[in-house]
Amino acid sequence: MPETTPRIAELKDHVGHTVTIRGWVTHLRSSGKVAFAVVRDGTGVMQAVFVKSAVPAETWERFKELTLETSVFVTGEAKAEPRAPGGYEILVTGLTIFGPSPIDYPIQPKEHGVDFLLDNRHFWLRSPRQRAIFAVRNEIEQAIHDFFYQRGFLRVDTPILTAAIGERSGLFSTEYFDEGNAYLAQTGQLYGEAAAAAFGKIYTFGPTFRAEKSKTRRHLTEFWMIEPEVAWNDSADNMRLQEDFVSFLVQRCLERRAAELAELERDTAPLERVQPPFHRVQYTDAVSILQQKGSAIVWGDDLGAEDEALLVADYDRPVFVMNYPKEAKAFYMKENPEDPRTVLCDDCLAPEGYGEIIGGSQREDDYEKLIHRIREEGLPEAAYDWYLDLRKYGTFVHSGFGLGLERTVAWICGLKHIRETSAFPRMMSRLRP
RNA sequence: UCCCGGGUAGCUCAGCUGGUCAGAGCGGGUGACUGUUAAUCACUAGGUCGGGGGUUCGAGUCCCUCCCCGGGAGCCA
Repeated sequence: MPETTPRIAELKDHVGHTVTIRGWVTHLRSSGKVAFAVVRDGTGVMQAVFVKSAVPAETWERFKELTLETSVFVTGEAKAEPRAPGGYEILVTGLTIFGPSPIDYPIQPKEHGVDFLLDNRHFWLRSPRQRAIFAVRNEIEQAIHDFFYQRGFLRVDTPILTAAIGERSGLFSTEYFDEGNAYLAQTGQLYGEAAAAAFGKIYTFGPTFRAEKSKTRRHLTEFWMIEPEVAWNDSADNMRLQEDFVSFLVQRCLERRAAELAELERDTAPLERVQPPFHRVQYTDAVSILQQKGSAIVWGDDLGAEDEALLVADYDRPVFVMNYPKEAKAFYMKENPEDPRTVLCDDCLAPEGYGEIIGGSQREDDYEKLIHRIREEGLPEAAYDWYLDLRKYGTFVHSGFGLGLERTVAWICGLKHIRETSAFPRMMSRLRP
């Protein structure tokens, strides 16, 4: 029988055969004449069993050199064993230490504080919980591409270095040759609109940056956003696309990542209910509802975090809040013909207190109204010349939205804080590792 | 930026109205143990109590100040 080097998840196909597993030691136990090392390789864990009377003296001695996170090659016969973590173990005949790990490896199999874990994020990623989160994140990313590919969208990658354009909130800037300052993109949307006029249905998927001094469980300074933009979709079409999209992502995780959601102890019942149609509430009605519930909100205010929670509490699936006052929203949103105080937009609020995961709108397609809004906001008109051209040369009805990837991952995984959804999260006071 | 909470051993924390209050568990070291599951048991090493200043006979403990972290608000995805 030839020796093989399966990954741990494949061990079930090698029972009774001699294999070599390559991985990292996560747990060590010994009791005189039998010793155990649990080994992880990213696909799972398995137990290496050392029996003093059955291994060469040299191998028995080498076991004592093992420490947490030593990288090893362990060779022996694979067998199914219900007592073993992962369900399989190897009766060791050979042990090679590839990379020793000093005894002060910081992460122990016990509770740690968040600050300490984030300082050691490069090691924290090795834990089973983190692996589960990133498997779900990966599933969502793949599902995003599948969803849009199936519907004939083109993915367009928009620039990260931009001149000042986009949202109002904080910008990261850097010197850019003789062109003055460049800013890290806060959104790809405006470029997405140009692409939609060229290709019809497009989406962007990339990192975005916000220099907001936010210290909450829902904010990162660097996050990934999915932004579809569709020619000839009005605001109602836009919301239908959103509910189909969000439901697709959730159902896909339920189908293919049940094991990881179980590892995360996620109650999947609320996720099962995420099916179209989502509830729709006009902003103006939402204000009345909230006032009846005792909120101090007045017409014109944006919904606060408490207001969002109050509103969502009545529903068992995501909620659209539609058509906000113009002043509360960005300049590019289309004026609502039925109530010009408002714009044709929607926020999609996730259930269970996860808050806004999508902001979407129909875009202003009238040249005069758009330039009026740009002036009203005091934005640098010259920077928007090409954007205005989209209305000047063959303007078109179009709409789109932005879905925050990390917020979506946090919601689907049931995480308390968004920081765990990013391998190396960037926050106000965290730039390393 | 504002409002709360916190900073004591490598890690997680306990230390009451100021007076053996320098403590525990885990981790480390040494030893025991032939099926462990964050193994167990015995012994053991390990600390400018976030920094600075003040009150006091005496300060982890009270006061001032600065720094750092967490939670929330605002802003947003």
